[in-house]
Amino acid sequence: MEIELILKYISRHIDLSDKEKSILVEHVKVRDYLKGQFIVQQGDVCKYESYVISGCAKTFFIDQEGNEHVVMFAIENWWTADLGSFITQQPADYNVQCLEKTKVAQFSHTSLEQLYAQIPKLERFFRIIIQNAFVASQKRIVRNLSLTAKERYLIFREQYPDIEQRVPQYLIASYLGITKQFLSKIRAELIMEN
Amino acid sequence: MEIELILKYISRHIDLSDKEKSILVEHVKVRDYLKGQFIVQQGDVCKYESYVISGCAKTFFIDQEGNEHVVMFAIENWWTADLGSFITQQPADYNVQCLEKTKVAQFSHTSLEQLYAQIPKLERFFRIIIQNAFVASQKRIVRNLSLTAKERYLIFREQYPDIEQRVPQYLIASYLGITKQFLSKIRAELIMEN
DNA sequence: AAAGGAAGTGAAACTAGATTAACAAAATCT
DNA sequence: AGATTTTGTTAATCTAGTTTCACTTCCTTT
Repeated sequence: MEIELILKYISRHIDLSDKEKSILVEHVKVRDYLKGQFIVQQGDVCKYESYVISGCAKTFFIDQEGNEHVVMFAIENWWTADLGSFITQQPADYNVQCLEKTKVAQFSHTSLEQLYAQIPKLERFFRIIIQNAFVASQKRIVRNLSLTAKERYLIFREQYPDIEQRVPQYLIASYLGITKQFLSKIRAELIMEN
Repeated sequence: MEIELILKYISRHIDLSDKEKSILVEHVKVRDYLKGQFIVQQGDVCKYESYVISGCAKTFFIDQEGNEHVVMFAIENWWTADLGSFITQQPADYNVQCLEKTKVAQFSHTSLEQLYAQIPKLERFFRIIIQNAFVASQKRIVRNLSLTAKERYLIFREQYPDIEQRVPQYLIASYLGITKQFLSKIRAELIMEN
């Protein structure tokens, strides 16, 4: 069933015995969300790290002026949470909202600490996952500082073609740090250019 | 001596036995750099994760147009490396250059893998360190997307007052993603305002 | 102390991207 | 199928931040 997926995914990075797999499974909750539902809400403590089995979600926040900013998307095989809130168990800065019917596998904070104690290899697993996320995050900062909106859009399209198909344009604009009008202009230019 | 510092720092997050401490010490190299020297050079493989014992370094890269972009600073008790390069052992995208005479404790890639094998708790340590770095990186993205240059400068000043003192303004401007002229203008405005 | 480079300031002209507003096209609902 | 809401487009005006260039101040180094 669905749980197999996450075990397989974890096994890409570390080896798990059958015993360990069953311990893990005991601590995971699979949960379904409808389109529009929130996995995390700004102000609440982020209770889970969620692994997306199917569907799609956006992480965003609302700034002082009431504008929405998309921080990241998550699709199949990605993790999503307000990690800062999850780690510290303080109120979340971000919202995570489903853009489609979405199925996730969730680890609570206490479950995860117990899992770390029982399966120390999981520390390695999450270290690797987060290391990669950090490197990607740094690259994004660099791109935001050194590239134009058009260049960033082209890279996004190339890097996440699947996300581009599934997500409305104005959310992609927000992720890129531009307005939907400007993205629309960029797209019109790109069509002209060839 | 200096090595004590890093052991103390690690002990803030995990408990190390004397045995483990001595294993660790065997794998660390302390190295001194002069002002201007490079810890990592764009194009080379990043051989070490470096923990700054004293001094200060900048991580930066040169874009297509030849402009320098500061990605981050590192002072006492910070880690520095091109983590992407270090993990994959592929050529580095970034340079790490000392802004002062700088003393670091370095872990090579193979040393670190051996340490992970011998002291599994270190996986936990680095997971926590990188988790925090990732959260900070995400926050920086969010600030870059939602705040003006002036707001970002004020936050930077508050968050890293020590760095602001030690580092030339034009590097801070670069870190903030603006020109030195514009930072100068912001500073003039701030002085006017009170 | 003089000289030369590195860092910081100021001002004018410019541009990437924002804002506003009006409209068009899809998607969703009844 | 028609109505309503959600997305996407176009265009005019505006602004935060850039660019260029000239000038100043501050470090170094001799």
